[in-house]
Amino acid sequence: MGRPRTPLLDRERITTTALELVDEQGEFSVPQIARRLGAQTASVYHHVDGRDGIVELLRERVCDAIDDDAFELAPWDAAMAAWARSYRAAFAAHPRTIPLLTASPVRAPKVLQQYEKAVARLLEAGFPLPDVMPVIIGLENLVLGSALDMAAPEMMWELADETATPRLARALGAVSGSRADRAFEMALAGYLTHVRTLLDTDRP
Amino acid sequence: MGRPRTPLLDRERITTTALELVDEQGEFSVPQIARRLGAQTASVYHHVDGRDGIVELLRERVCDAIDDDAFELAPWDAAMAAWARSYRAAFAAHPRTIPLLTASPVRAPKVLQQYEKAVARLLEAGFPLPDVMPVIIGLENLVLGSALDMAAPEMMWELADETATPRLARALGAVSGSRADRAFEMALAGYLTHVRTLLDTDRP
DNA sequence: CAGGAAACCTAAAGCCTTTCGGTTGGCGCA
DNA sequence: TGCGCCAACCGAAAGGCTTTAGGTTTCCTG
Repeated sequence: MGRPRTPLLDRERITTTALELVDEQGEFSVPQIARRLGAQTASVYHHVDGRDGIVELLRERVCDAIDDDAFELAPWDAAMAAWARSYRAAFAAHPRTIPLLTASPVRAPKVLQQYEKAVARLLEAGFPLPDVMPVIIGLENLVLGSALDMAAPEMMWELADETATPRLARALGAVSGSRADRAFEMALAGYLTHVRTLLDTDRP
Repeated sequence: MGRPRTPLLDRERITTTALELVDEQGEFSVPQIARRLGAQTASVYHHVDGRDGIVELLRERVCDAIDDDAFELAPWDAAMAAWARSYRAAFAAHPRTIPLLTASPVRAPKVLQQYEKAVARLLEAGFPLPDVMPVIIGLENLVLGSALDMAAPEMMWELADETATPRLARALGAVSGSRADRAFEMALAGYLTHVRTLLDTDRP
């Protein structure tokens, strides 16, 4: 015991292991992380601000995959669409983190920075200040709702009893390609079209 | 000790107490429920299939508030809008249940029945079979995404450091009324408009 | 080379979930 | 009436989780 020659733990490895666990089982615990890294439970607390701190690290890790260069695109609606797709893809890669991350508030500076950029882009496009947040939140709703749907796609729709819901069973069978992708693209197109008209009526 | 003259526990009271706890603190535990009902922890397990069983009871309780008479409305898009609003309102009444319920798949027959009705309504309206599920799923994405946003509305956006995100802070301050409601109505309107045009191009 | 910080450990408190085997009250049935 | 059984509750305990406190070893700095 005592300090080892080469460190066993750091925030990076702890985050990676927690993400692995969540991907596998939908949850994680500090002792599980310690076991996988060959350390004792208490040692983990030396690197991390408690269990909630690990959740925050997970949020940062997942959100790092969001490409915020999308905001540079023109016009504004292409920028928002690209951001939404990238946002959705980042969560689609680790869908089981979603229930975890939605249970606690967002403090990650990188995520807040992205909203800051989105606000700037919409103001620049001419949206009135009071409309900006609803537009962004509506888009975020789409993204997270869709990501949530991807979190448990098979189980979510596993019909125990097809005879009780025959039309639902047929409709599910008739979808070509990814249900989730088609639904998302449809909703995204509809939303942006609507938001576009909203802008046009504000500044004709 | 022994069997009491009048029962202390039943599924109804356990569900109600669990819902109270989730509304208050965002989570519940079996010992907490037992304490509030004046019983011992072990006694609760006599009525309920473990902690997960209580979560399933919560799902049923919350989903009972969804009004599926909405599907009787005409035209079809009014029906879908009414359903979506009712669906969302049911979760808005107990937003803190959402992280709990999204962590496990939907098996509740009542919910599946509603999807069956939605499929029937859209087929009747003339949608081609392969389009039906994407339309419904897109709507569901909106509802759940919005409900998710309501789960931690204030805390979700508590900015530790306003100077780092000045525009975001201003935009948040400028919203009148409920951010979540406005975003949802905006997205719903946009979505249904888009879906409507999709139907028109299919059967002109 | 001395001292402190960094990284790990053991131990323990206090919570949680779940199960097992008791104990008692009410009810049906002879 | 009395017998037996089931329903509802209790006590105890196993095992996991989160978190903190204090000890031990290694490394780096001055």
